[in-house]
Amino acid sequence: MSAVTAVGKAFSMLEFLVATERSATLAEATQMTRLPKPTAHRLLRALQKLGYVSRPPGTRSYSMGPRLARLQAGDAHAHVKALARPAMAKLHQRFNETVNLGMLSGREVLYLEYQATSHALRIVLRPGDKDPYYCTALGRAMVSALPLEDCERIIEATHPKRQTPKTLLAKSSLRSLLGAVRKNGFAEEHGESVDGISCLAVHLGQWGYPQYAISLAVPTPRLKGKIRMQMVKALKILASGDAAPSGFRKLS
Amino acid sequence: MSAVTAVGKAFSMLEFLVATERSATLAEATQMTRLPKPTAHRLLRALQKLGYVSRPPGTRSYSMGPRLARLQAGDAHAHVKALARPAMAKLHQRFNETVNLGMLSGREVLYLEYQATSHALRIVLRPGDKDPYYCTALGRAMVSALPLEDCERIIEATHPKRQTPKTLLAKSSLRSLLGAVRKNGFAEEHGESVDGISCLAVHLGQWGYPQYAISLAVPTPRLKGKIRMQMVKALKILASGDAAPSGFRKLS
DNA sequence: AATTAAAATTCCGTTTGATGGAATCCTTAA
DNA sequence: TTAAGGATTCCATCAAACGGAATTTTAATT
Repeated sequence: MSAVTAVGKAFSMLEFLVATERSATLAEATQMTRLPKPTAHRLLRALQKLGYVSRPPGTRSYSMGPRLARLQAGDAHAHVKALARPAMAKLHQRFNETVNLGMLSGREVLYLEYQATSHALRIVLRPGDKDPYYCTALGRAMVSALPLEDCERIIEATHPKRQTPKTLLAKSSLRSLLGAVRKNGFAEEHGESVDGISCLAVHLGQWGYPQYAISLAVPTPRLKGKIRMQMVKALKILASGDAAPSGFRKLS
Repeated sequence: MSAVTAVGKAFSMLEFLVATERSATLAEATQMTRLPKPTAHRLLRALQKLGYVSRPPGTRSYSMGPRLARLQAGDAHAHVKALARPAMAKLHQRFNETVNLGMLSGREVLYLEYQATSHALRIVLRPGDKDPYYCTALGRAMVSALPLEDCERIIEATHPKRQTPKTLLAKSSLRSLLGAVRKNGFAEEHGESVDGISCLAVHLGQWGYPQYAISLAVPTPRLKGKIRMQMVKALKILASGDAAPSGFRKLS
């Protein structure tokens, strides 16, 4: 087996720094990455020399470095992200729930970006994570947007695994479920992917990007009363492209 | 000296993959990174296991992996980039010259993003690269946007180094030069940073981001006749925020 | 189907870089 | 001044990275 453990540690360190707003001290980094102090220190200095971390002048802390920009240059989804960001922000502001942008990658949902609720109880799916399509609202929204024959082919090739007690396992229910999604114009899922979390999602086919979708992820207890229908409505408006264009805002 | 060489190699590999459109074969990666074949191979597999590179199904090639998104999530400048991108694209289309977005980081210009001309003769500054402020149009545009006392403090602390035969070295000329930039509303520079390259730049203070600037980088021979004034005018319009808003476009 | 050349992958003995506990050195606060 | 809590350096140990060479796989050609 290949090892390259230093590389893995370096990336953990980098991801920790990126996830941390502003900068972190060596002690924090040591604690969060669970690396021994000298190891963390050596790693940070090495990354600094490479330009991937920098040290805000004056402080003795570490933060992400400018060279990370080089890794961002090739982001294939930058366009969609930029496009979706204002709409996601709107949803986020209105409901204060976690908003996810995902795409269909093979038969999996790939999470691209999120805006998290400020509630203490929340779900955080990190960009780069993946989930099966069949137990997520995002996945269902995107698969249902595919041409019927593709959709059917995917269903046939699916062998659902139980993720939570509620995960649907029968192909027949999956098939009818996707039909309903197509008819209703939105997808939903209640605790099938993560216990206690419900999701509502719409794909962005109207924007020209059927393989992308946006979802609201809500702890099931908070999704009661009229809220659900309000969310569905907001998502459908968003997907239709009728949301007020929010290009250049007044900036000063 | 700390070593951590494997980490450096891993990043070279990753940067190569990111810079390459689509995917690359092991042979290409080996050649471009100048690593021995087994080393490159081991590295790619390790990065794959970590999720930073992926292998397009069917092919036997490598490309950037989904986990890179995690490193992009914390991009502090994403907002400005997204904002500037349409304006940059416009400039790029009109003049077919390289357009740069940069920010002031201490006393240096940090390049964030670029759109390259299609001409064979071009200058490419990679995101993450840095240059001193005093010999670049970007730097001069941004420094001149600072409050006068800050500006003067920076000038005093500057000890210009000769980058090309044309680099200005006297503080007095630098001071009057920045004054002119402030008066004219744009900065320029001819072969002082890279021999044979001229730049025109404006800061984005009107957009609410005075520490960011956009420049056109043109091989000096191509900057003749009326072109220069047309470019200056286009940049000033852009900076004023009067450029036609280009928010949500029709997306089919 | 057989042949072969090119490319990818694995092998494995060598060596180097990574490791982390302990000691030392700064900083900051009292 | 002193103390306390980080940050940094040391260094003996050892595992991990190294890369030339051998092997296997793939794809093209006859």
